[in-house]
Amino acid sequence: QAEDEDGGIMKKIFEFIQEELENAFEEAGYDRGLGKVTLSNRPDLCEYQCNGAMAGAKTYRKAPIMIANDVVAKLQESTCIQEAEAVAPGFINLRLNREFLAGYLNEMSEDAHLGFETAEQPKTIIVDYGGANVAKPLHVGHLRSAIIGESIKRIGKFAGHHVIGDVHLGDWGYQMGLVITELKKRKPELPYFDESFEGEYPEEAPFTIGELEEIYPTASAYAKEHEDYKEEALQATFLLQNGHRGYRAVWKHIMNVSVADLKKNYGNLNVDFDLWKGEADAQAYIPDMVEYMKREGYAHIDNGALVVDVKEETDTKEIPPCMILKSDGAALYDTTDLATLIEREELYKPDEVIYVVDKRQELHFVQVFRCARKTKIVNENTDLQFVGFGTMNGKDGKPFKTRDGGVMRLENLIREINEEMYKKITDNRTVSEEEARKTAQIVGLSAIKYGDLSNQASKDYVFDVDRFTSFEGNTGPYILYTIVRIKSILARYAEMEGSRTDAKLLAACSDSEKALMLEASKFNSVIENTQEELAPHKICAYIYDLANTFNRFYHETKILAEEDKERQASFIALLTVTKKVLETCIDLLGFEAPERM
RNA sequence: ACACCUAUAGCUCAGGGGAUAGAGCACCGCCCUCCGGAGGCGGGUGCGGCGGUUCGAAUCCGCCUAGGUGUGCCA
Repeated sequence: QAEDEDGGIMKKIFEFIQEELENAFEEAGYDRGLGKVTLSNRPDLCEYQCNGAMAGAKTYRKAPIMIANDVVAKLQESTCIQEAEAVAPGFINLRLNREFLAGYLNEMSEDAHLGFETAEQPKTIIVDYGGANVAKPLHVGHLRSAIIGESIKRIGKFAGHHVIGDVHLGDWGYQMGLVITELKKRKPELPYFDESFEGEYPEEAPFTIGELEEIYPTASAYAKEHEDYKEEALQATFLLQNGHRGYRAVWKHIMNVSVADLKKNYGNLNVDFDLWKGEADAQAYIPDMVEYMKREGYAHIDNGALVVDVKEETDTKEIPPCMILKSDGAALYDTTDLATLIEREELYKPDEVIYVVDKRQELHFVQVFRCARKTKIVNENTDLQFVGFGTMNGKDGKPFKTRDGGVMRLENLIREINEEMYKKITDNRTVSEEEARKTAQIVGLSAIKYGDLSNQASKDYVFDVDRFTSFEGNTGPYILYTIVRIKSILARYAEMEGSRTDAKLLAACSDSEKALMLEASKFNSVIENTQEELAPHKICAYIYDLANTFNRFYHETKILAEEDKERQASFIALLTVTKKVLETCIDLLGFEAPERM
């Protein structure tokens, strides 16, 4: 019933209703376009609603209520609508047929994507996480891009696309020159700094990650005070970029040591990348690109720098040109991002590139996108998306810092959250040390990720450890708790009745049961909406509602004590599909539920 | 100076043309203590200001106020 003739494709539940409404409008002599159905904003009155009668009043020169009455009259024999009511001034209030709803849920349960229709023509999508810097520890500033990017990646994959996540490291700039210079100052005897050295460089890195993380800030601070040191670092950067053999070898060491550490840290966040590319990879494409831009007349010299104009008539402000080369001939981040697009075009031919970066970089990406299109580096069908995120603030509303005002390292933040979770878990029940630690890690991650993702990405948000780790309210742990509770009931049922997979939802149901069915049935439309808008917070809002609806149902329904076995099986089927929806959703957000907590 | 973003309950956030603007936290009361009470039910307060468009505006438009961010040789 819920299947198209092509088979397997499930319509969204509101589409069934909308189709009936459109037909009813048409049969009653009105434009079928008026039959648009939306979720009810008055759940006490109805489940879905249609406001088309009011919208059409002017066109038909008729009171909206009369139109609504005409339409309702045509809805009497409907398979999916149980009750349609015209209400002043012209709302059409709709309630779903229980049999239809139960049938829909049954089909949904059997579908691998829970009724979500995957893309007919999968796209190749690159997600660019906008560059953690090599040689610097990950700090809270990298958290959002990792979390949001990972979720967007998973959503894209779920939707059937070919998604490639690229960490896109900042591995080619001045910070490398600084590290090299500082290292040379400390250990001048190393062969990398011996210009006459021609042998094999050691395989072992001349520093540990701990040392590396200390070297960079030290060098950076020192360079600010000492002009000659800074000059040396700039020179080292230049030499590195121009193939200095010893510096290249040091660079490789920096990369290896850093990347290993980054992988570990990102791994702790359940974040992984398909590509560990960086700015360095794009360098090879720069000379040809520059040549091309000059040859085709896109670029011109302005104040000594090579630039491409990207102004447009409709601009309300001056958009500076995209700078390709500085007046000293060096490349900039505009250059690198453009060259990276060329590289991607060559290697992956993406249909879409999504940049998940701090919203303060928006202007830069406007310039890059315009320049890329103007110079035809990407074709006009390539979708370049900027997902800018806001700042993570502390409780004081200012950018998140440690107690002494320093930058909070990601590791420490995670440790702090896990510690907090561990306390809560061990306070509440006796579990083994090992299990408590493991659970704390799983639940802690949900606290961090949900705390971030439940806010609109583009806005700043307040990171509040106490609130995020709470088991009450709109939090990750609360969602996990609900899932764990369902798992527990299902496990007990399996013990009692044996596991049965043929359980079906019945049409006869209580109000809270119907409410839960209704909520679960929205899954596909929520995911579609989330994917279109690249807005994971919509999934959070949805599962929070779903968890609440479940808890209401749970509270007034004795599941394991139910004597009518068919009815009990129906409960179990409903719990099973609810669990599946919740688990699928948190997977799309990038975390998972433990068995117990 | 210019441009962009933001402004919703005491606090943290949803809602982006429709009915009575929702959650959570905090505060108060009640229920249950049964499949996990880390629950359920109820209670008070709010769309920064002024205009406009519309049958209807928290939502769209204009102006104002406040905060944040950005504005070619850092990334």
